[in-house]
Amino acid sequence: MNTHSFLVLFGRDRRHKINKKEKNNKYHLILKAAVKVFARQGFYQSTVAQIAREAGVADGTIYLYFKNKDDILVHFFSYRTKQVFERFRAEVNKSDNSLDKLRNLIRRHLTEFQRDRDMAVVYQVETHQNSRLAEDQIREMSQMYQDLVSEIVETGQQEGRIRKDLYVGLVKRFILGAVDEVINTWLHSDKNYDLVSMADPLVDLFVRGIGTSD
Amino acid sequence: MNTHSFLVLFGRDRRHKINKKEKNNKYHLILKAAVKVFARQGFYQSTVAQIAREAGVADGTIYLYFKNKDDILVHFFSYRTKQVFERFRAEVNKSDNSLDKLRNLIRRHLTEFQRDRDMAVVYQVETHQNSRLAEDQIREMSQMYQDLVSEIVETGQQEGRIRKDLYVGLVKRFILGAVDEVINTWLHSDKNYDLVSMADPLVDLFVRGIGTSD
Amino acid sequence: MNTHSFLVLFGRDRRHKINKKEKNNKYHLILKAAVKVFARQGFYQSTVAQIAREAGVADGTIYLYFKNKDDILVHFFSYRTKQVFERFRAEVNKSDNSLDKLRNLIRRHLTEFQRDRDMAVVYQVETHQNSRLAEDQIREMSQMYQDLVSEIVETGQQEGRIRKDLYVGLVKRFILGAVDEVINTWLHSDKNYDLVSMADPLVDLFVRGIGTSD
Amino acid sequence: MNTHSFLVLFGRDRRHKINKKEKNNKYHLILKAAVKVFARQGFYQSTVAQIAREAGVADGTIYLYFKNKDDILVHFFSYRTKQVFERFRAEVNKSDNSLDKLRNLIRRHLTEFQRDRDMAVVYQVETHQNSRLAEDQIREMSQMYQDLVSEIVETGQQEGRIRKDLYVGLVKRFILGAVDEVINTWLHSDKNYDLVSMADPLVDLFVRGIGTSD
DNA sequence: CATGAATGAGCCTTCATTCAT
DNA sequence: AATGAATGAAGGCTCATTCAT
Repeated sequence: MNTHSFLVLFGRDRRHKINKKEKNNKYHLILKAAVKVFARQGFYQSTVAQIAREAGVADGTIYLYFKNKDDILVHFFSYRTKQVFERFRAEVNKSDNSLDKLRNLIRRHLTEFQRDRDMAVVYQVETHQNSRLAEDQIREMSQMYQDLVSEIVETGQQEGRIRKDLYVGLVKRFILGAVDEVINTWLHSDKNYDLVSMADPLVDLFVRGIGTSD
Repeated sequence: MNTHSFLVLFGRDRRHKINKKEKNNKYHLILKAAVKVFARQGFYQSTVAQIAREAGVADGTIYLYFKNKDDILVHFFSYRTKQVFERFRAEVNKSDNSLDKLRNLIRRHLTEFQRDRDMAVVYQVETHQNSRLAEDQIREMSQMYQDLVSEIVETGQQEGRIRKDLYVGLVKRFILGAVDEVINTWLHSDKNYDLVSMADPLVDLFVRGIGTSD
Repeated sequence: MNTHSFLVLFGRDRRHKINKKEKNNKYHLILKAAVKVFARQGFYQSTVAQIAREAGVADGTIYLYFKNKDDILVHFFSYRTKQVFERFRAEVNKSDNSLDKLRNLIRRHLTEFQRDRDMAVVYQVETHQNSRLAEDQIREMSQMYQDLVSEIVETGQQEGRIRKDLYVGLVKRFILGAVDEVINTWLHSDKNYDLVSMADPLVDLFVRGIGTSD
Repeated sequence: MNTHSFLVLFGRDRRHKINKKEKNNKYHLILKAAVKVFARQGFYQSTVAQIAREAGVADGTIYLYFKNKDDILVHFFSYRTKQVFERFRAEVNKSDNSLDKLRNLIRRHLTEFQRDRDMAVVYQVETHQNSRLAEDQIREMSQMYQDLVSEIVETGQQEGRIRKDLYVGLVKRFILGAVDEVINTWLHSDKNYDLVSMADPLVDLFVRGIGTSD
C-alpha cells in the first residue's frame, strides 16, 4: 500500500485536495513531456502534437493548462528551474565557510543538472538564445545565482580565504561560465562519466587557478 | 540553338570569370545578411525571405548559393567562424611564453567577438543547442580551441609557470566556459562597455584563482 | 431498488412538476443567454462556452436542453420569434379598419423589436443569411407576416381604402422590407431615438406614397 | 493554335501588359471564387481551402493577394460593390426628372443584383450582420445610396412631383428597405422570375402608395 | 544567373461535443 | 440533472522550396 492509496482509503474528505493534485499532475505531466521533447529537438523544432503524444494526452488538453506553446517554456523556467535554483541557496546556507559554500554550490549544481538532463539541455539552450521567450525568468535566476556567488566571495574575503583585489562581477561569470561549459560538454558527450566528480577539481581551479604560486 | 548554348560555346572564359566573382560576392553578401538575421531572431525564427530582403536579392537566388536554409548555417561555421578560430592560432603563435600565449588568445577571442556581434550571437546559440545543424563544424572548432589550450598548458608546465597537477581536459572547459560566459553576458547587456578590457582580469583569474596564496 | 426507482414509484407527480419547471427555467435561461451572445457576436462567432458562461451553467448542461449549437437557434425561432409574430396577429385583430390594422401591425412590430434588441439583431441577421439554419421556422414566420398583410390589403380593398390595382405579393415585400430597414438602421445607430415613433410616418408613406396627388 | 499561342507569337512586346493583366486576373479570380463560396455557405462557413479550390489555386496563393480571410471580404466591398454603387449614380444622372431618376435607380439596382447573384447574397448578409467585417465600406456605400435618394427627393420637391411634408431620412430607408426585401425574396426563391420586372410596380408603390386618393 | 509567383505540407490553436463523476 | 475536463477534427496561416520566365 503506497501513500496514494492510503489517502484514498482514509482521506476521503480530502477529495478536493486529491482532485487538485490530479489536476496538478496533468500540469506536471505535460510540463515534463514538453521539456523532454524540447531537450531532444529544440523548442522551435518541437510540435505541440509531439508534446501531447509524449504526455499521453490530446493536443487540445495542452491548452487547458498552458496559454500557448511559448507559455510552456515560461512555466518550465518559473516552476522547475526556479525550484532548482532555490535548492542552490539552501545548499550554500549549509556551511559557514566560504570555500565549503562554493564547493556545496558547485556540487549541487552539477548534481541537479546531471539528475535532470532534459532540464539541463533546455536551460543551456534557452539561456544562450538572443530572443529569450522566458527573458524575465532567466534574468531572475541568473540574479539568484550571482547573489550566491557574491555572498560567497564576500564571506571569503572577510575570512581571508578569498582575494580582496577581485572584480566580483567578473568572478560571477568566471564561475558560472566554467560550470556551464562543464555541463555543456557533458551533455554533448556520451555521458558515461560522472558529472559530479568534476566538482572538486573545478573548485580547486577556481580557488588556486592554473598558475604556480611563485 | 538558343541564346544559352551560344554563350556556352563562344563566351565561356569571360563568362566563367564574371560568374565566379559575382558568385563570390553574392555568396558573402547572403551569408552576412543571414548571420545578421539569425543573430536578431534566431535561426528557426528567421525566414529565407527575410535573409533575401536583407541581402537585397530574390528568395530564389539564395538557392543558387546554398542547398537550403540549414546549409547557410553550416557555411557560416565552416567559413566565417573557422576563419576566426584560425586567427586564434596565429595569435597564440606570436609568443613563446605560455602566459602571454594565453593572454593573446583571450584578447583575440574577445576582440573578434566584440567586432562581429552577429557572429558572436549565432555562435553562442548554436554551440549550446542540442541538435546542432553544424555539428561537425562546431566539433572541429571546439577541437581547435582545445588544442590551443592544451599547447599552452603543456608549454606552461615545461616553463614551470603552470601547475603540473591539472586535469587538462577540465582546464580547457574552465577557460572556454568562462570566456564564453563573459561574452554571453556582454551580448545580453547594453554592450556599452569594452569587452576586451575583460581579458587581463580574466587571465589573472585563470592563473591565480580567487583564493589567497596561503 | 435504488433511490431513483423509489422516486419513480412514489414521487412521480411532484418530481415531474419540479423537473418540468426547472427544466423550463434552465431552457429559457440558456435560450436568452444564447440570443444575447448571438446578437453581440453573430452565430458562428459565438461559442457554446460563452453561452454557458452567460447563462451561468456548465458547458455540458447546454446539451441536456439542446441537441447541438444549431438547435439553439432553431429553438429561438420556433419559440421566441414565433411568440412575437403571434402577437402581431392579435394586434391586427384588434381593429376592423384596414388602415388601423396596418398601423397596429407596424407599431407592434417596432415595439417588440425595440423591446428585445437581441432578438431583433438575431432575426435580422438570420433572415438574410443564405444557408439558413432555421429555414423552416423563418419561412413559417414570413408566411405568417405575409398573411397578415394579405388580409389587411383585402380588407382595405373591400373598404375602398386600398387600391385595387396592386400586385399583393409585392406589397408584402414593400411593407416588410421598409419596416426591416427602419429597424436595421436603428440597430446600427446609437439607438438613442424612439423606434416606435417611426410607425406613423411609415404608415403614411405606405398609404400615400411620396408623390403628390396630381 | 489557340489565342494564347497567337499572342506569344505576334504579341511579344505586349508581354509586360499580359503579365500585369494575368496578375490582376488572379486577384479577381480569387475574389470571384471567394464571393461564390461565401454566397453558397456564408462567410464563416467557408474555408480558405474551398476558395482556393474554387479559384483553382493553392491555399497559400490566396495570401499573396489578401492579408487574410477577412481581407477578402473587405476587398469585395471596397472593389466590387463600390463599383456597382457608382453605376447607380451614373444612372441617376441620366435623367433630369426626379421620378425618372428614381425609376432608373431602382431598375439599375435590380439589374445589377440579378446579374451578379453571388454579390447580391454576400451584400445582403453582410449589411445585416451586427459585427460587420467591412464596416467602413458598408457605411460608405449606404451613404452613397442615401445621397442619391436625397437628391431625387429634393429634385422632386422642387419640381412639385414629390410631397414636401416628408421626413427624408425615413424615405431613404423606406425605399432601400423595400428594394432590399424584393431582392432578398428573389434570392430565396427559385429565381425563375425576372427581378427587374419588379422595378416599375415598385416605383409605383413608392410614388402613389397603396391607398386610394380620396 | 536572377527572379518572385506559386505551391502545399505542416503547425498552432479553437471549439463543439462527450462522458465519467 | 449537472458538471467541466478531455477530446480531436478542422481550419487559418506560414514559409521553405521550386520553376517558368
